[in-house]
Amino acid sequence: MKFSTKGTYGLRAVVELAAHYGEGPVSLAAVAAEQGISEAYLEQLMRSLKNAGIVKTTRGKAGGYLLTREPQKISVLETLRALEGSTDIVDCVGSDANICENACTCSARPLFLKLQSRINAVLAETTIGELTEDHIEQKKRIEHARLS
Amino acid sequence: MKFSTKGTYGLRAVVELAAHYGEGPVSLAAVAAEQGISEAYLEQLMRSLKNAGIVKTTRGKAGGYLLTREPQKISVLETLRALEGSTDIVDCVGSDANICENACTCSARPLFLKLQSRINAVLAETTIGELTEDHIEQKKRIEHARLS
DNA sequence: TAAAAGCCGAGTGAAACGGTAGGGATTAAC
DNA sequence: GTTAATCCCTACCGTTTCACTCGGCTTTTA
Repeated sequence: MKFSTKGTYGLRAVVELAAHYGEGPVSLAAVAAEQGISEAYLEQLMRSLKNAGIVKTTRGKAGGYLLTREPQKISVLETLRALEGSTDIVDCVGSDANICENACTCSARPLFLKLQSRINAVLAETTIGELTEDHIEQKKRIEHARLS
Repeated sequence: MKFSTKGTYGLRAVVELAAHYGEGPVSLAAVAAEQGISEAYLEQLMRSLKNAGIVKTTRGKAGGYLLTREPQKISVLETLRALEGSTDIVDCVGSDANICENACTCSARPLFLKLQSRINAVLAETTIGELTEDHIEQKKRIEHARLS
């Protein structure tokens, strides 16, 4: 029941792009350095995000990655889905509907269905924009504390 | 972000024991057969449950497994923790407090904390007793439908 | 035309998953 | 008091996933 580093790294990378939204492309190297992630690994995650239509790229010198939309219009749910493939806690719940033959007698299924819907609700209602605001706030506070 | 079979199998096994609560010990073979799980594998899960104080055993002929408490007094949270080790979605949340050095600047942490508390709330408030009631209801309905 | 960027597929060591195998200890029934 | 049913325990094993790395390719701008 853990998120993999794909999810957490990828999410942080997207927030990093959001923090620079409107300032032109940000290079992979810059994101990797800022977030402390290996470039080669992050590149794979960016590929997933690009395929999912969350980020876009410009190539060549001074190229890099950009969000395709405003941060407020990108949900955490779609971001995690792009990165982890699915956010379903078990195969037998969710829209992909890979129902096992025991589904109708499985004693745990009602629990998982309830749990899944709660999780999805939080993930769907939270946007990259919100995470970014919190993040910027936090950085300011730390900076302020350091100076005084 | 998946539950492993440890969690789902184990949960189903506990519900099976709950369905026979008060009727004396149920053998491993019986639980395994009823739930369609390999005996040798289920045994491992039972050991985890025993170590966690959720089930107890009697050995020898006519021995087997029993719940240590009424099903209504066993939460799904403690059951899953016993089986999966932890229900934390990332290492940096939860009581085990394995905080990474970037915790205070991590842009995803507020999200994960919120998500974790929602998940724990559902798992803690749901008891094995409730799952068992649902399960027995369901079995009755199916039996009824089959006869008519 | 060269340097800086992204694009892409393949490989890799370690760990976890999902079991299996086989022997040992305990106890109730006969 | 032997036997058979039951739990107890350790070790192993094939497969998959994780978390990366590597090396070469293409595109673009200065």
